[in-house]
Amino acid sequence: MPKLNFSFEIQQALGDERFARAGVITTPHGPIKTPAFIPVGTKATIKAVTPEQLDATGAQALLANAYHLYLQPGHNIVERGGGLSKFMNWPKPTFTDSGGFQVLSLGSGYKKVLSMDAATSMNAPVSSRRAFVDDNGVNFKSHLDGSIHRFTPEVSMGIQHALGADICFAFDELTSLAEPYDYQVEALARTHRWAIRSLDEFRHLQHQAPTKPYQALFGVLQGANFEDLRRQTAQFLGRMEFDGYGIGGALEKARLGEIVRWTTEELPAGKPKHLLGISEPDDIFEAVAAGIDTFDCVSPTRVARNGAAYTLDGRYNLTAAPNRANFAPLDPNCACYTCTNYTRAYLHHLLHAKERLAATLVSIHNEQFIIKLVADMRDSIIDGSFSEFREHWLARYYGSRRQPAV
RNA sequence: GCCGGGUUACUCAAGUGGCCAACGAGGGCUGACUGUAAAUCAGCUGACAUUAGUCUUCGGGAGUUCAAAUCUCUCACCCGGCA
Repeated sequence: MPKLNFSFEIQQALGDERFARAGVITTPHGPIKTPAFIPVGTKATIKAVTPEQLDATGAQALLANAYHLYLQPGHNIVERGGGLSKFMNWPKPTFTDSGGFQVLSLGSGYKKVLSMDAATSMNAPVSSRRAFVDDNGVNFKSHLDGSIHRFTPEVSMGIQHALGADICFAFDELTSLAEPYDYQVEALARTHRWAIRSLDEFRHLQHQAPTKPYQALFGVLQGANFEDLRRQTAQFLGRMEFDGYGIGGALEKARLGEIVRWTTEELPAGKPKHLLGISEPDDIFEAVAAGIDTFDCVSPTRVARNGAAYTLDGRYNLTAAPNRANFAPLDPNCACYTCTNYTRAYLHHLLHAKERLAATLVSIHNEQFIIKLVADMRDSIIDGSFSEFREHWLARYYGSRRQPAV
């Protein structure tokens, strides 16, 4: 199958081109200049933000979720609507996640994935679990109506093929950091078998539908915080004909850069690497330095809906009283629609009045803030100033607050 | 004028002798949020101290009692019904 409209080109790297590089991913729906932040629109919408508004933030692509769209409205509806991009009126590139994240989020019930540690995490009661893993796939209990559904690699590929995103992810098992090493080994072996099946099924589906635009498939790396597992899975999946790779999200924050680097050292340099579910500035700097090209995360919109905003001086809650009569923009340095037209006092008012426009305006700002941050990292890689940019940026952002993880 | 009901912290609203500084909700304050079961969640919300504790509160005043938001008397105001 010719990869008609999919390619990845590294334009500039700081040094070793496995790490800190600027490039371009080309997809049937257009290019993505990397490093890039990819906003998440789980259910084929960036919550509270129209595609036009999202476009104005500089977003180059978005990521939706196979699990959610399968349940509602059904991937067949999206397909009949012309595919994800047309269905939701977003003409630019799209990604879909495989549903692998739900193995953890609906299964073990862990609230925290990234920063969790074994001492503070608790197993959810078995009765509340909604996902159950076996070697062949996962049974999900729908969070909408409790009905039982089964995902296998083949099912996930079928859904993602129907959704028609430009970049899809292999079906994986995201494990909790609280699981012991033995379980991580077992789950990783399962993820490997699922990776083979995902790739086989995806290529099979593409041969069956030769007129469909080429869809890229990224393999997903797990392995928790274990160097041997991370390197092993990078070597294993790196030998396969995936178009790119996703680094799975169960990472200890303090060691994020180190863990990512284990994988990027082993993976083929010339393929794009996506870090799943990460968007805190310090984490993004770490990951870009370690060779990550794209990121997705719900944080900018979720945090916005809950009343917090990113600024160059740190993230803070807009609902806080000092904003009540502050008629300055949210971030005077920001060129987004919200910051050029609205004051903190107005946003504070909307949030306290529980007006939905608050979610829209703050989401627009937060998305643009993170998108621009990553775009600026790209520029700094190209002109060679990445390290200085990183140091100065983080010093200001975390200046009077907590120190970023090293 | 008579009879009945009512007056609790910013608001609504539980509580009818001790377990009440007083349930709950809202509001307020603060924080969290990383492949979205999230327009969600957590803590605080009389004062001072904040480990312990001390002090002042349940329309006003006066009583009964070891002990009152809770019982009695009285005053004020509100809502019904009858004149």
